[in-house]
Parts: sequence; C-alpha cells; structure tokens
Amino acid sequence: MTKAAAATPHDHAHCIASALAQADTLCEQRGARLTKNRRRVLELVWQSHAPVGAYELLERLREDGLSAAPPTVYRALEFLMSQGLVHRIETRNAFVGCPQPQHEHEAQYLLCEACGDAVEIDVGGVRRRIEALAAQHGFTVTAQTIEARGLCRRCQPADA
Amino acid sequence: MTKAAAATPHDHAHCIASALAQADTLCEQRGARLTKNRRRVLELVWQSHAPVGAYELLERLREDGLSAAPPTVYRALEFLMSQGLVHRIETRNAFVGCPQPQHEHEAQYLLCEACGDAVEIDVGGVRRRIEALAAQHGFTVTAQTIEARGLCRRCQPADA
DNA sequence: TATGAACTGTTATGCTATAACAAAATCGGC
DNA sequence: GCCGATTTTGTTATAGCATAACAGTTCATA
Repeated sequence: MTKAAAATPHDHAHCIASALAQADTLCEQRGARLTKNRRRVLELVWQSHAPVGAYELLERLREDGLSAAPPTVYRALEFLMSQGLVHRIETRNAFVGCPQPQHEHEAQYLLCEACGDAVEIDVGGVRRRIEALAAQHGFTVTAQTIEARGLCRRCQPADA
Repeated sequence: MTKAAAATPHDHAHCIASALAQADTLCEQRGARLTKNRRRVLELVWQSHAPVGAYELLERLREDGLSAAPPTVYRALEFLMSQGLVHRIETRNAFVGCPQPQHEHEAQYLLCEACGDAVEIDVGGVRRRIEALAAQHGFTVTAQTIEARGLCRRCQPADA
C-alpha cells in the first residue's frame, strides 16, 4: 500500500518505514543524495500525518543531540520538496510527507481542524477545470495551491 | 461595473472610488463601523490589484504622519476581512481588495508571477467538486483555499 | 453626562524564513 | 590515494510576518 491513511486508524510505524524506504529507492534511482540530515528530517516529518512546523523539526533535531540552526532544517526541507518527498501546507506554514512521491504531482489537501491531520487527495479534474477557467481570463497557470479545511472522519461531531 | 479588471488596462482610480463607496454602503447597511483607520487601510489595499503585505501598509500609514504599529494594521485588516472587503492571499502572506463584497463568498485567485496582480475568479463547480471528493474521505469541508500561480494576459511571453 | 462597549495606542515578544560566508564532506578524474 | 570542483553543512545575523497584553480613548445610547 502506498496511500496515506491519515484520519483512519492504521499502523503508523509502517507509514514511516514505507516512506523512508521509498525515499531511499527514489533518491538512489535519481542520483539524489538523501544524506543523514535529510533522511532524519524526513523521518521526523513522518512522525504523524499532521503537518509539522520547521521550528518544531528543529527542536526534535536538537533532541538528537545535533547542533542545528534554522537553515539546517529549511535546507533539508527544500531538498525533500524538490524530490517530491514532502509538501508544504501554505495555510499552516508547515510540512507534511507525501505518500506518493514516485510521480511528480501537485498535492491537494484536506486539513482537519480538530486533529490537525492532512489527507492528500487527487482532485483530478479540478486542476484542469481551474486551468480552463484561467484560460478564459487569458491566464496561463503553472502551479496551484488547493487546501480545504474541515473535519475528518474521526473528528465528526457525535450526532452525525 | 463591479468586477475587478486586474491584468487589463483600466481606470484604476475608478476601482478605488468604487470599492470605497461600496464599503461605505455595506458597512452602513450592516451597522459596522468603517472608521478612519479602517477606511484608510482599505484605500491603501486598493492602490493596486497586487496583494499588499501588512508591513507595507504600515509604512504607508506612517507616511500619512500617523503613529502606527503592526496591530493597527492587522486589526484593520481583520475587520475588513470580516466584512468581506479584503481577502488574504495565503501563498503570499498578503492582502487584496475584494471586488464583490456584497455577497459573502470564498475567493479563488489567479496570481501573476510577473506583475504580481491577483485576479479573483469564481470557479463555482470546483468548490462543490472538492466537497464531494472530501465527502468520499468522510471529510466535511468548511473552508477552501484555492490559489493558482502563472502569467496573466498582459504578461504572456511575446511569442504567444 | 454617565456608562459600557468598541476601537486604538503602545510595548514587547514569538514565530517563520533567509542572507552571507566559512568549513567540511563528497565525487570524479587522474 | 590525491586533488580540484561541487555539494552539503555549520554558524551568525537579520529580515519578515503576526499577535499577546494592557492602558487609554472614543463612541453610542440611555
């Protein structure tokens, strides 16, 4: 399985292991250097399905006993994003692991306001629809940010 | 006319005047207090169709000779957003005037990476499509952020 | 004109992100 | 294995974005 299972009970240790294994393979294939730091940051990002802030990652790194400053984290994140291993959640200034890094894609997210989890979805036609609408305005689209906030399955009010 | 004409030659003085007049009317109707500060900030936001940062607004306020600190601006923006007169552009940490404040709505934007202009669009079906997809994941959506980046009509490469 | 509510001023601070330069590790060719 | 070029990391400093907390003022209305 490669799909994230956020907002659903699951074996999260498996998520982490699988994400790291995929990262190893992909970077190997691409000749990209998944260094110790970068791999560690990726592992930390994957501690949960909720996006993590850069400074929180920094704290965790320091708990490892490493000397680390903000650029350490931001550079690792920059690399991970360039490899599609991590996505940035704009509305939260935070970062989350990508469950499907094999093929480059723009992520679209459902963000739970209760538990904080992020679920990556593929809205497919939506991207194209927006492009078409943009074209009507003479606009050429190169990138899209689509983030929806609300309540995930587990966080629905009891009377649902 | 109430539609913004960003990315298109137009009489911008009219945009500003019209936006302010609309704001006056709406606040009047709603019993909301469009104070001097708030009105001035709205006017500054409308100086162009490109989203403006809060600290840039702050500088402009100070040029007026006013004593002003960050909260002055952020509080005005908070009010203006609560009235739907201004929208926040998440991917830029900046703010832009809403050309259609009469009816509450979520804005969706095309952001030009060359000239910086923001064009508000109504993607209609897209919102519903995302809601439907979210529902498939057991997710209830309460708010959406949709921002597309690219090149506006005027900023297309010459060979187009 | 007294009173409570709303708005503004002011100071301080916290969070997010990057610039700039030095040092170290790594890779490829010899 | 060694060397030069390239990439990555360390370190310090600073820029940019946002809000907490509390005091003072203005406003609407009784």
